[in-house]
Amino acid sequence: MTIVDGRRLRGERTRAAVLRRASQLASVEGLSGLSLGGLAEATAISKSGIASIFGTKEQLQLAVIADAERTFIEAVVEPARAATPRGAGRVAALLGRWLDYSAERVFEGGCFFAAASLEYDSRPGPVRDAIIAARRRWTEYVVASIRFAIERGRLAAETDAEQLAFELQALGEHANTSSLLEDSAAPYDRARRAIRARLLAAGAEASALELLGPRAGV
Amino acid sequence: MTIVDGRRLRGERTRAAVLRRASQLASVEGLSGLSLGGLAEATAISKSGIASIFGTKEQLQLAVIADAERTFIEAVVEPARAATPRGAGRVAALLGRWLDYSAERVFEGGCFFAAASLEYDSRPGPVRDAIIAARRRWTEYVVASIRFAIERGRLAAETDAEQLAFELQALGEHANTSSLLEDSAAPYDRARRAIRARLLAAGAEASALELLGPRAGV
DNA sequence: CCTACCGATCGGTAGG
DNA sequence: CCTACCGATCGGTAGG
Repeated sequence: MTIVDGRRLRGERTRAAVLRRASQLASVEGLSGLSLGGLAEATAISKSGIASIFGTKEQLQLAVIADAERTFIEAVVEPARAATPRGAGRVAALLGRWLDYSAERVFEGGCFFAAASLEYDSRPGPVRDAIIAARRRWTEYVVASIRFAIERGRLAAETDAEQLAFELQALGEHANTSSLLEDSAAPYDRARRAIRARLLAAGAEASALELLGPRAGV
Repeated sequence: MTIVDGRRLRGERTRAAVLRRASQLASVEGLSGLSLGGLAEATAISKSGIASIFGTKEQLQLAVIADAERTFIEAVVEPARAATPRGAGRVAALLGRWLDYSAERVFEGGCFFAAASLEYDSRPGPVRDAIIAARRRWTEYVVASIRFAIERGRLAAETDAEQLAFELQALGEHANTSSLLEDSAAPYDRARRAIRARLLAAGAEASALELLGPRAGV
């Protein structure tokens, strides 16, 4: 039943282009700051054109979250997977890529999910639920990577995988916030240094930490 | 030239009451989500009444930020100062009070400044500047407390005070986010455990960590 | 995808 | 502090 014609193809391309602009806009102005009119102006499509593609504003927000997750996976998860086999090195690569994703401003306003999380943490509804689900997928992936490294003896057997993931993610997200507010790359060095120390304390070998990124001076 | 009459007094009480509601609303709906009309409804004061008290929306936002900082200092800094003299114990008390301030939902939507920081990190202007300034005052206070502990030999001489403050604050803020999104108090236990380990690694004595709060199980 | 339009709400002001 | 009002923008729909 697949319809393959010009209209359908054009429609999907338009939708993808609008979503790309929308996720960038949302990372700066917030997901609730998105407006059909504002997005129309940013894409040179009429406001009702936007509405006809996505339906309601909430459906637009949900589409933007799904699109942002695709962008995140492409920028962080896939490169880390491609760069190194599972183990302590994969954990380091995931965090290293996360820091680069934030530092490179893949989203103009910094990590999309950090912003969206704080924006919707107290506003119940489908938007909050979608943000939570995306966060959990990322956290679970990091936890699973840590667990695998423990099983293979690349991290100490007594390591609490969820605790370690919590601490590593805390450092990354705080680097994101501090960098944006202080307009500085120094927080990424701080985060890298702390993550390195934490993984070494958890029994990782120094050679496994290469993909975390450059060691800060001192 | 101080005018002390009924009008002035009533005006200040009204202003204080409106700000209290406004900072609560802003912690949930965001600082940009504040509206003169919405705040009017929440306070049973007319919209133009709100406008006459604060002038513009931006001036309202700046007043809310200043009020939120007063609330923060009252909830976190003053109790920590009152509870323990300067030193490693003060550092532990500051972080312990910060976690309690977040966990107790002093602001309905969790830490006001965590939310406001991510909301305005990419939107230049006076609001962003005010948030940055408030954050810096807090960070500088924590850094100064750490430095004092180092000078008095309560933390290791080689401790990097700014690095340590960065790591401790990262853990607190991540606990705030995780708790709000997962609707759980468990992240505060994780943060406390990590902060305790980090301060011990920096040379703090276990007895100085009492005011950090209860040790998590295990 | 468009034009044209809806009622509601936005920030803000006049005038008291 | 109020009522009354302004133009602009909001999300959304009718009809094509």
